[in-house]
Amino acid sequence: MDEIINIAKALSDSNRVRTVLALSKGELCVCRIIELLGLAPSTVSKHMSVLKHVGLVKSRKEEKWIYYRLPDITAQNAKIQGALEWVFNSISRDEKTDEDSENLARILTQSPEALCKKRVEKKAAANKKRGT
Amino acid sequence: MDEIINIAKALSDSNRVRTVLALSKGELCVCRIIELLGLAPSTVSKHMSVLKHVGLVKSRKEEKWIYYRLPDITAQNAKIQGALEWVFNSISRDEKTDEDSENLARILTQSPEALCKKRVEKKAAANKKRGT
DNA sequence: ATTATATTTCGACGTGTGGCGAAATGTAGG
DNA sequence: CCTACATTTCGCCACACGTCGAAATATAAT
Repeated sequence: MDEIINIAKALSDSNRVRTVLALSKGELCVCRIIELLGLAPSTVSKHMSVLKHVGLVKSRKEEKWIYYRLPDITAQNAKIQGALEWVFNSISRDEKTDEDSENLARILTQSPEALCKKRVEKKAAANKKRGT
Repeated sequence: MDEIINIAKALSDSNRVRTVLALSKGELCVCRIIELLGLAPSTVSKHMSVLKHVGLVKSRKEEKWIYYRLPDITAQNAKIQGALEWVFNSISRDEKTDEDSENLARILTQSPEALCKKRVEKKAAANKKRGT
């Protein structure tokens, strides 16, 4: 009973659902998720931590980057699979999902290096402006 | 997208899930739900309001009492049906669900009148004791 | 070794949510 | 009409949660 409630809790935030939806098309480096959601890295990290704790995503580390993906189908994670199926079957396309799809396509054309660099520069520019 | 998130939000509270589970066995008067959950009437009312707003339950008024039930299956509420199926298929029996089943059986042997009366008396006794 | 960079953890802040009691609302019976 | 009673609404409190920036951690490069 607690497990299903924790899964529901994890799925009751739009940024996390958007992430799960994005991951349904393949694994993603954190910096791509940051770019997709437009949130602070620390915020995205916390969201991923929530998703990972309930088992809705898995992660793998490769060099400097950490990649998140949906879990493989096994006999052990039937509840997770059921939840993901529910989401994918129930979600209806709307402006937000369409926009995410487009953005994701654009983001996938850029390398993680380029994305991270761009983000740091943007942040630096914003800080400079703020200091004026 | 918002709809599914609101449904997930509604299902991310154990008292609401317990209520949905109880309603899967038939409609219930509010006073029975109050007795099952062991919460204040105002709290239960708020929970039912949340469930009703997203369409997970319907209500009907008969004389003094209000009865809640799960919605009928129609073409319009596919998302709701999907969510309910997910819950019923994914939930696993544990101490809490077993206890609820037993309590519900016991509660159903008593009339709404008796239940409400008992609750009022209990509350009065508690207040008296507190005043000592 | 030191620096740069990707991600996470920590600490703080505002907002949302579950809980209660008291008051309001609606309905049945004297 | 007035009282009794079932339920809801309102106001409040404690606490959980999403968000950020800063500091910590881990890995690659110089």
